[in-house]
Amino acid sequence: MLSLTCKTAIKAVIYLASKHQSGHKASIKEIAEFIDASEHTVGKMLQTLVREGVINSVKGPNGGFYVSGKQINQPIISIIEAVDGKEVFRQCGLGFSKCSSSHPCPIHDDYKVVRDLFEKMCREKSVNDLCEPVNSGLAYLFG
Amino acid sequence: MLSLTCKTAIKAVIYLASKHQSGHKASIKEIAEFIDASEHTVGKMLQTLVREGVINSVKGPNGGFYVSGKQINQPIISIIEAVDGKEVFRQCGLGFSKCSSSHPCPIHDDYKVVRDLFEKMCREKSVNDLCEPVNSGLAYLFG
DNA sequence: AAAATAAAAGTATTTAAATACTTTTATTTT
DNA sequence: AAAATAAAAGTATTTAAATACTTTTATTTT
Repeated sequence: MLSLTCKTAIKAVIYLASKHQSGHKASIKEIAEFIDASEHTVGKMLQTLVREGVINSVKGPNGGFYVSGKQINQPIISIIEAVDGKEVFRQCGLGFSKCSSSHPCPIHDDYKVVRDLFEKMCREKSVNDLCEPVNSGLAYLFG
Repeated sequence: MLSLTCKTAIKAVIYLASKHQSGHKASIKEIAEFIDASEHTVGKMLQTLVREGVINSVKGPNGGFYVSGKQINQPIISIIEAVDGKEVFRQCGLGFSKCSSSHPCPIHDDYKVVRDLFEKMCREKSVNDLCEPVNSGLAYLFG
């Protein structure tokens, strides 16, 4: 459902959230290394997130990326919408470009339940919700 | 979650199921046209399905593809496993190559619910279950 | 037996996502 | 002011999935 870039974005933002308390700004290289992703992908993707207001950045020496107190409480759906767009949660399970209740694919009703459950989770989980288990060693950002 | 080839496979098998009663064998071209997909993709994919025993084929004049009475009652998960493999239902929501309850990603538990719901649907819905609404004009194979 | 038809198999190309690389711009440090 | 650092932006290449093309094999019809 989510592109690889989007999954990388979620991990990166959670990483930044884990540094929020310390006030530390993380570089592209540092983030990429920690989440085991390509620097180039991470760099390009972080720019998109900054542009969409999901995270912040500072150029120059001691520059880097960080999240504000408000941003740490945003739901992860804002990351998803910034990278993959809003249509992620309206995609047809069988690849139709137009699938609706008036012209449905054969699994439309069943798939809608799955998709809506996923969307609900993405709306309800904040960056901080996912960051806490990482900070306490119960979840990881690589594997 | 499913590759485009896999979604095409599901539509193609449902199409063949819709022809089951008439005993009609469908050609690659006919199937591709009806589900609005590339002949080449459909041709290659149908071979895989035949090889995996999901559908049957006959070469030569009056040849084509068809499903047996037994195959029409198989769950669509057999199509999915033939094309995308069994690991479709074990993929990590954040792209980890190894994500488990002992080394989970931050959304592991929540995503597992979504993934398991999707798998459950794929195990319970048979080809025939999805074919019936298509035959009665309540669902479509293109759009 | 030969011709026609159509799947099966093999090989090649395109496409879009992911990744790579270079230059510009902004900021801090000296 | 100059140098160093690092993000921002622009451009290019690679990769894997999807699609395209050709040849072989199997089957039916004549």
